[in-house]
Amino acid sequence: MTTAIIWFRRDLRLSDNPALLAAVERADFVIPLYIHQSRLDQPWSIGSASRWWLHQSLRALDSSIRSVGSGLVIRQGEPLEILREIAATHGVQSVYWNRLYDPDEVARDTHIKKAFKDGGLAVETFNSALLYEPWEISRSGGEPYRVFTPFWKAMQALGLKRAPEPAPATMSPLPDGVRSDSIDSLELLPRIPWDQGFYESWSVGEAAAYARLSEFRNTALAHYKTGRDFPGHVGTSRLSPHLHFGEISPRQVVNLLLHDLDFGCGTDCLSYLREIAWREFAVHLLFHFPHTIDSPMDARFKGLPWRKDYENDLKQWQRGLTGFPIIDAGMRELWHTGWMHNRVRMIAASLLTKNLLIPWHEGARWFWDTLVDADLASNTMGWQWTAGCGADAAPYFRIFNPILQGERFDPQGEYIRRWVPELSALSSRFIHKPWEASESLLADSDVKLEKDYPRPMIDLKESRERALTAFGVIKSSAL
DNA sequence: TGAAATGTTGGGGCG
DNA sequence: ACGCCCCAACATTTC
Repeated sequence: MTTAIIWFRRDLRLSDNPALLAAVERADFVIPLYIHQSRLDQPWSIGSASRWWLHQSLRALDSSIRSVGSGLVIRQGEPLEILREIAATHGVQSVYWNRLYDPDEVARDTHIKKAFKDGGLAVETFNSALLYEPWEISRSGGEPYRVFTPFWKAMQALGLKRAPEPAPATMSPLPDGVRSDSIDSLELLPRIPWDQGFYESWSVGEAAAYARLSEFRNTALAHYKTGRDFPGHVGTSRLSPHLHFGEISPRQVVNLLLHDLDFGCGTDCLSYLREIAWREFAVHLLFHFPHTIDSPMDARFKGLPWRKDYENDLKQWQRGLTGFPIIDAGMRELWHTGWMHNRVRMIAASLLTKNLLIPWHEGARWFWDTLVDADLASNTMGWQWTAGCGADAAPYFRIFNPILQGERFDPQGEYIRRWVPELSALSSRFIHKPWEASESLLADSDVKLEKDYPRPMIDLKESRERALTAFGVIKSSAL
């Protein structure tokens, strides 16, 4: 009789899970294991909002494993020690897992794999998280890509469609006497209940992820290319947290879109697949350039004169009290739901890094802690893109004007009215710039500037020029 | 996956 | 009728 461990990490699903399938097919007994590593000393240990999601996702996974057989085994501590202990106690011959690509995870997994192989234990790992792994796409000379468009072309040339694996029909039984902690004992949920809004905003788990995808395919997808830019409407898939935790795989997403559309994958569908490719590009970049977690890809930016003593400004930004309605709406949406519309992420990030000249790491930190879809690769790429110091980044002079962006992408102010209720009675004409409204109009709209809602925390014109000067110096400096 | 400054054009008011 | 100027509206350039 053989026993295997399937070590779940960020592949919290049963379908299209090659490691799980291999374990179930090849062993008589299978131990489905999740190990929580609550190491607060690690710089990028899981953030608060993600912990909430993880809690819900583990519960969903546990319940779906129970419905086909055994149940999820939960442990807390050092993965190598725990895997060793379980392997020794239960006579395990082989360990299966799906690969992860963040630098620390690669190092950890490489170490564990070697330790097991040296100890005579079989380890087999799989790709479940990506259409193509970071080393499967490269430039003709073998180097990694640094620019998205050629990466995207290369990926299309290889073929976007990748066959997903089915879920195992049954779950192999657990060996007797496997000890498990409870999910609650991991204490993933916040002590202070700031998470009420999360429950209203999300259904977590594999089934919910698939339902979300179907819903998106049947509604917003048809107008994705333009619809995705309007934060007041449901124009995006909102699959990011599901994808991050592996409740659904990009293979499943792409397959559903390419397979079932009567009208084929047109412009809108393709522009969505492009976003899936951006996700892969982020992993590609972080895998090949791991130092970009905290230092700029473009080395010239090490010399950028970020401001110091920005603590108060950073707090205003975090709390959604910048005085720019579109940004405050975004920051409050983030705090309330653990998610922010991508268009608004860019506007908020532009204000922080360019107008306020606050180091992009500060924004990356805040997003890391508050986003349910916080992903090291995407977060790093996104912030470096905005700050202009990334591989294929926005040029330094591309500075968003939050008023114009608001007027363009939330013309009726629906998004602002939802998240900045103190402005909700203002007309669309002034909702993006309440300080320009007359005293009487403000009074009619029940807004007392500075009391109910702040004036802009910074002069856009001046701060724009300050940023252009600061970034311009970088541009002209030698490589 | 910008915005502002600058340049060009053409219709209309006016002497 | 004609030229001149003004200034939207649009295009191009610059950061």
